[in-house]
Amino acid sequence: MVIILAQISDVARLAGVSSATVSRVINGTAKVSEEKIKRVMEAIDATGFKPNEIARSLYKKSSKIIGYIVPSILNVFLTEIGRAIEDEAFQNGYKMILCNSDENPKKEVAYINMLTAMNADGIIITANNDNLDEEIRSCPLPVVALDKDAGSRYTAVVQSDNYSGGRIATEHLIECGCRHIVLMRGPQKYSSGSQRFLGYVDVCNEHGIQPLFMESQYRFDAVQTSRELLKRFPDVDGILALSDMTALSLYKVLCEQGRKVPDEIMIVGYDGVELGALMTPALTTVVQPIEEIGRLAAKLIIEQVTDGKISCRENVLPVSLKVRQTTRPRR
Amino acid sequence: MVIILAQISDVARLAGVSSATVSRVINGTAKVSEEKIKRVMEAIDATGFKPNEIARSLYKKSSKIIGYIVPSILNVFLTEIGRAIEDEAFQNGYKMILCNSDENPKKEVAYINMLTAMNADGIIITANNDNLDEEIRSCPLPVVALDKDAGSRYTAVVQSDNYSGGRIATEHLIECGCRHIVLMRGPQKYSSGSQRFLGYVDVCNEHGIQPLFMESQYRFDAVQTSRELLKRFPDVDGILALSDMTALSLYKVLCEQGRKVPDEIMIVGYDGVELGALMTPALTTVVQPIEEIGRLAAKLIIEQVTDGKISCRENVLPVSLKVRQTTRPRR
DNA sequence: AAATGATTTGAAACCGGTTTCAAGAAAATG
DNA sequence: CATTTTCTTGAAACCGGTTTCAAATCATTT
Repeated sequence: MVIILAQISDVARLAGVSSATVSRVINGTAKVSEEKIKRVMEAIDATGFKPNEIARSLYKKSSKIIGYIVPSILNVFLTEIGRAIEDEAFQNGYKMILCNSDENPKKEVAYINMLTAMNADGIIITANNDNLDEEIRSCPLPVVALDKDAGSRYTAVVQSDNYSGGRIATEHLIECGCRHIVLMRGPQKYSSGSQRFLGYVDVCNEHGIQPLFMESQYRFDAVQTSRELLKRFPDVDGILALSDMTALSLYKVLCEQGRKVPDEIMIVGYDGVELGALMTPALTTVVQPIEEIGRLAAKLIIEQVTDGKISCRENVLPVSLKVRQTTRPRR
Repeated sequence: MVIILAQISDVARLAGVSSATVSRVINGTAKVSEEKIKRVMEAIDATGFKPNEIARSLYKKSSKIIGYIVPSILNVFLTEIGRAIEDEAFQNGYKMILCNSDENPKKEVAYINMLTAMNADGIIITANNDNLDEEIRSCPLPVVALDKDAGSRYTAVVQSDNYSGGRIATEHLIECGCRHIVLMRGPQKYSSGSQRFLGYVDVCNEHGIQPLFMESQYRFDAVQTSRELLKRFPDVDGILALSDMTALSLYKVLCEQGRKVPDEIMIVGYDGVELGALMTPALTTVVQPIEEIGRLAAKLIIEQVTDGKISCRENVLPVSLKVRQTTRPRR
């Protein structure tokens, strides 16, 4: 059975008015007599008419949709931000659609084009590759980048204070008594890892400690990287993982190898994802203001659409340290 | 700076042809002379023209988009399915957009309407509330439900064998020597928990064991529910959690209370999410064929769109047990 | 009662593509 | 060379709404 949707002309015919009048009733864009309003309303009920958003947005050039493009929907940090975006969007009469680019530049471009073509009102993106510049420059929609340094190609940028994050995590490990601290760069090349790295290096130098680090390229080779880390740095007594997921895998490996956390080795994660509190032992981590990041990104898009300008192009939000059970002052 | 996109008429003017010809070149819908093809291609390059999908789909009534509506994008099981859907969709020239209904019926309806209105080609939904029947019945798109029993309102249904899942998990716990097994229903009301419950109950009865269970309504009260569980069933020696996330929280509580896993209490999770392998100890769990579920759901939509019919309306995929470290035969 | 001003209304244009249809050009046939 | 057939092409209609604009209706003033 094929269901045929009622159109505005059906409603108009049934109510004995023109489709212009029906449109005016639906949108409240002009005065219509009481009597006709009633007849139109009845006709809408009778036909179950729902305006075709495609047709509508073709003229209006707005679909009340914000697109959020992420390299992976499996990344909980990013989906938690997504939830915040969605919330803020919905409160303002917008919808959010989440697009998974799968770390694939082609898909990224496909989704940017799709959103442009469907008259979305804006795009929030955690871009992982920089070859996207051209696409973004030629994109007529406002584009807000997360976790990126400001570039002229974006309408605005929202990120948290990655340098401070690197610093406070390292300071904490040192205060706890660690002297051989290794930075484990997470799999996320899209995060502003270099700033965190800088924070880490600076603090190490201030304390006369040798900065050490490892890099893991892909999401689930964190386990392998962790093993290598232990081999390469057998004296390690503190590890700063640049994502909570990395920290989780790392912890697994430490357990396997019989290293005690936090007694022998301490771990600090990064992101402040819900998962960190749920894991055992609960993860000490640098928490990013996830809710604020998402809401602000959405607000910036909405601002740009409604006011035609943006209050602040570069937004850096503060991070904080949540001490839980993977670190503890050493006596 | 406002970027104005080139339109088909701009390309046509530049190439000295009609817009009909440009359209034919882009879509390959009719023969055009070599020379004009060349001129049109050059004009497209010069203007950077990209067809407006909105205008296009207004006529075509297809946007090559599959919508996937989930109650929460924080649920990794659902996002893992999403990744599979996306993959299958993309291979067939479709895109997937993920919508977060936030367990909110209003948002669910809003997204169904949005997808309908944007001429999406189909919807895959893990509906959590049944009041949606009317919306789905009146939806002209194919709608595939995940984790739902077949209902006439859906074009098709894809789920895994929940009854068997309940059975094999319970059988495994019994084989390991458990006699006081508690079923902990996960927070997901959208999962076909009742079938799993039935499998659990049947196996218990077959072995002369008293079926026991607890229910936790919301996502993050699993910790609280777990505490209550231990209070209410102090003799418990095996727990079947109906999601891997629940199992994670549960494990945390067991640790807090000094209960040894798997020596004193064993845990079996459900879903087979990547996280389960990463946690410490690695989680024994009933794995659903996540990849297949997602791909099949996408295939069904595409089938319906291209062939106008569907090969199989009710699809039940097999589950399997992955034994890891939270269970172990008791001597 | 006529003239003026304020409201309500529908016809038509518009958004930006795709497709139909019929005309014009080129090729094939008698 | 005339006629038929085939191919290429652009004008116009179409998708389903919104908005403009001018006509029609109504109320108000002289």
